[in-house]
Amino acid sequence: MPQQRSEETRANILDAAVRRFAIAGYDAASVDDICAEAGVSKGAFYHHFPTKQAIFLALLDGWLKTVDAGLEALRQPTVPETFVHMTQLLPSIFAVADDRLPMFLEFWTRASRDEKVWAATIAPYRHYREHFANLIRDGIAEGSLKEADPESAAQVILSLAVGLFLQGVLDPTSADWQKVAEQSMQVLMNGLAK
Amino acid sequence: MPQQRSEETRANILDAAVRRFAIAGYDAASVDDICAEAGVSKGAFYHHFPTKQAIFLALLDGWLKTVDAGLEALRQPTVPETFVHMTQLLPSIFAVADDRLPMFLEFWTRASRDEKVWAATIAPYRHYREHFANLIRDGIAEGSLKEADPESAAQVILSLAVGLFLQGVLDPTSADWQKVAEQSMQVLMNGLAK
DNA sequence: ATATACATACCGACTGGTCGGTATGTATTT
DNA sequence: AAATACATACCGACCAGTCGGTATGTATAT
Repeated sequence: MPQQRSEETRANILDAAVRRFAIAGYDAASVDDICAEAGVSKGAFYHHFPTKQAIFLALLDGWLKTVDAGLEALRQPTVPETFVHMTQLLPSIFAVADDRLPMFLEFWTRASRDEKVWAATIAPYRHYREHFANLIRDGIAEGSLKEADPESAAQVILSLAVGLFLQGVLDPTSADWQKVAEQSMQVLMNGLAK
Repeated sequence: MPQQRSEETRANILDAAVRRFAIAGYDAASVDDICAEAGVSKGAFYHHFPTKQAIFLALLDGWLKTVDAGLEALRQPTVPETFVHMTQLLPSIFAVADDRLPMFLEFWTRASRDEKVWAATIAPYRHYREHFANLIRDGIAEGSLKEADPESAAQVILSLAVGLFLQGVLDPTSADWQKVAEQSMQVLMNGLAK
């Protein structure tokens, strides 16, 4: 039976951590900062999380699950339509995440150096790739896509998604990213369609 | 009349900085570390570079110029061929850069938070986009590509490139990236071709 | 040629401050 | 009363940048 106050505190710390990490970055966001932002003492922080890294991983985990859930619920009549429709997730992702987007750069950066973070980042990522590959297999089966290596094709789509995302984060004003994403996907589907 | 020893020292420091930044990241790589790796005193470091950030920017600058130079020298008979050929830059980039790849993640991460780094990162990046857009305009003119918005198409290609690069950095063993890059570009060109 | 004067390159101890984490105490809940 | 939740005070490590001083080169004057 978890106590209510405790859960609130924990949630406050997580929220504060997201904000601080997004603004200052992982290293520059000190535990003291996060505590101050959460209106909580250091003791509370270390009561809920064993290390600073732990809270980082907790955030990463939570977000990947969100994305995963979003991807399931948008099947369209045909596979190409499903992929194009997928791009409409983008603005909602941007809207919800907004200024916390730089966190994902942070995730990736740390993933390249930290085994634990790497595992937590890459595993679900490969999972997305499988998800895409399966969709493509369906598309070939239903006759809307031409014969092609599903794994490679999935890789292409994932690369495009990652690239769009990264650019959107770094240079949000230089294009209408929703539009670019939709067009990109259409070009890709054009290249893959029968 | 610059002294020779001085230039060697400066180069040593730059080399050491690349290595340390790549392995440990910008924040974790201390100036002392870099000096130790370069076999040089802290005094020497601050004789050559005013701040830690300055050396970071110097590295960024140097690398962007390298990429720029590489992109110019690979025109092929037709524009689609040029783009596909371009993917062959990838293994050479990977080979040369090797373990210093995480540095670019570092660049991007810091770009999202640091005005100076942002400017230094984004400006050449937009320049690449223009370069691609011009190529596409040529392709439309020569009749190998269908009528399409060159800016958007360039954006798509850039996104794909960025996405491939990022994945290659994070998960180098999970695919043959040279192959994936080439196939990706072919699918794209397929979607854009007349 | 060689001594003097100056400039550049470099050294390493030191400083003021920050940070992650801990130890120990108090309040709140059960 | 016992466990859980939180607060405060503190520790040792570390870090970017400074500074007084030295070594090595170069230009000029004799």
